[in-house]
Amino acid sequence: MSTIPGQAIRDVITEALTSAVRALGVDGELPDLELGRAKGPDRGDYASPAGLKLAKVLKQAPPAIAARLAETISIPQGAATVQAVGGYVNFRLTPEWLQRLVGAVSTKGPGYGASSIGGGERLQVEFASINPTGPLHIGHGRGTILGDSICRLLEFTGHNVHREYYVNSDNTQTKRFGASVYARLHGLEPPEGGYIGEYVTEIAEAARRDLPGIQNLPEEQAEPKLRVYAIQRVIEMISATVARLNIHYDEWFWESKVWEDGLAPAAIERLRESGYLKERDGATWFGPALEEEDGLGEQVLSEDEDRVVIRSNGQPTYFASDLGYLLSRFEVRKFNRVIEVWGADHHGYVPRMKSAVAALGYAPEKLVVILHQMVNLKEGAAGSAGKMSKRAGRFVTLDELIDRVGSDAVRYFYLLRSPDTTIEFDLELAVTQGNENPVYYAQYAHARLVNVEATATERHPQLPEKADLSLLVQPWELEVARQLAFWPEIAQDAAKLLEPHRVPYYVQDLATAVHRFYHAGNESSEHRVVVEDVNLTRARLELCRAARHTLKTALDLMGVSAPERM
RNA sequence: GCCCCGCUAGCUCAGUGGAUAGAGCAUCUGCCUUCUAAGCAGAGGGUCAAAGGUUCGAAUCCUUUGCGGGGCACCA
Repeated sequence: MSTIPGQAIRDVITEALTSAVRALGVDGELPDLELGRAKGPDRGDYASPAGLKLAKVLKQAPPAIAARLAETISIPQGAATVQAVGGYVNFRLTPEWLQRLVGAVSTKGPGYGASSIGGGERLQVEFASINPTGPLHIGHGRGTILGDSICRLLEFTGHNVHREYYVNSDNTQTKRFGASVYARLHGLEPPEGGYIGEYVTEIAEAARRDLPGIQNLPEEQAEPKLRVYAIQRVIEMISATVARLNIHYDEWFWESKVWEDGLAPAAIERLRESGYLKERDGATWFGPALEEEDGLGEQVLSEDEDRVVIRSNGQPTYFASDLGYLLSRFEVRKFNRVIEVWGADHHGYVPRMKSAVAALGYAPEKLVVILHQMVNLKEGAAGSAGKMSKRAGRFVTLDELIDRVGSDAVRYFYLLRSPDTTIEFDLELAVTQGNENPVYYAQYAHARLVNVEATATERHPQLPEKADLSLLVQPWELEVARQLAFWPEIAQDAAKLLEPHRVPYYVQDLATAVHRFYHAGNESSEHRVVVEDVNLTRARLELCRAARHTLKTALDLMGVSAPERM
């Protein structure tokens, strides 16, 4: 078929509809024709309220317009039939086209739905850059999995993605962490506000071994060394934990680097020259000083309060590091855009960062911030309800969750929810629901297909080379093909909107179609994949392959495995 | 006080301004001698938090209110 498997059929139909509208004599800008999936089976597969949309322009009744469009339109390759109903134009994918699609998808193999719409754009995605002061807990799992899945979607749609973890190493929290390790090294309790977990003591003991003489140094000299050492240990832990979830960073970028390389001072200097910095109360502040004159006022003004860059004691704030980090990303490494995944508790920081990007001379849209809501521990879980706290030792670790329910179920669990919803987490419930996690439904569909394909080639060692796909006529067979048709647009929408949760919902639909298709063979043996007729078997085998590849592709985008047997 | 997110079936949640609002789980009823029953078929279940507004058309956009969560540092 000449339709490229990567191109969404929705886009093909939209183009045809647009041409038809032009043919009716509408010039100038068109209203959005809102072609989308039709709701009921009676309405076909896609529908557009084009008649309603054009009523004003054409000064005709919507049904009349829809009828003329249906008559005029020409769908490439007979992919769909067209019907006007009221002011709507409905489209139904034809069996012939669906049959050809099955062949194309099967031939293409894994990767059906991939596209190059990203044009190779160089992107950095920074996610889950948690203070490296302890193990990841279940709250961190959300941003981690969300960030990685966004990366997978972006890669699938033709972007050049760099996964990065920003390692805080010079801020207040990590200094407290260093001081806590120092205290443990000397058999003392951590200072007020320090870290009390057992891992702190273990790290201190390891440091005694790996850093000879460290215990003889005064705290001012020992703490920075211990801090770097401890952060490295924690990063090893974090790296191992996320690896269990199939997540691998390209780079662990240390905050200290922006000072070693002079990027933070350079950024501060640039802001000072442009007049965005001012001195007050002995500190240096970032603020919208020149908003009237430089045209960036709108962006810079988006933050209406001044923020401290250098404290009155001469110590820079984390914001100073972030300024240098922005230079590293946009100027030194020249990423075209940077996507950040943050918990909603940082949402107030967004305007400040956008302002900083603008003040440094870059378009604020280059910085995209994805916020996700919190994960709260449910009452009674882990001893106490509410927000988790590393310092207070009140949390369930991500490792424990993975131990209890497995990586696939964890990823699926988080990915099912839109980032906008708060998760009330109940570990016991998560464990008991582990077995009924919808991920197994999808994986089972995949395993079944693998199994039946093996059976087919076993029973019929000499199947025809080529499949006669016109034999795929049963409604449950065509329904699988129909679901396959939707995949490219699902993947593209999820990538464009940076919304991975669209993928598991699609997977659910595809798996349902697969199970029904399979089950038809249980109802009546003539509907099995493996039948006496080798040509029929061959055609159904082709459908199995197409569905299996697509299931695997979609599961891959979620970082979930596609087992061959269950 | 200001800012952000949420409120949709018993529960957990989907739902780019379009037609009759969906899924999973739970409940109830059926279906395994056969390619995997971690499956399939069917049933019940709704004031889309509330009130106004915009629109030919609103769960969706705007305003107000209520409830829940998260922010508003010389913490990150």
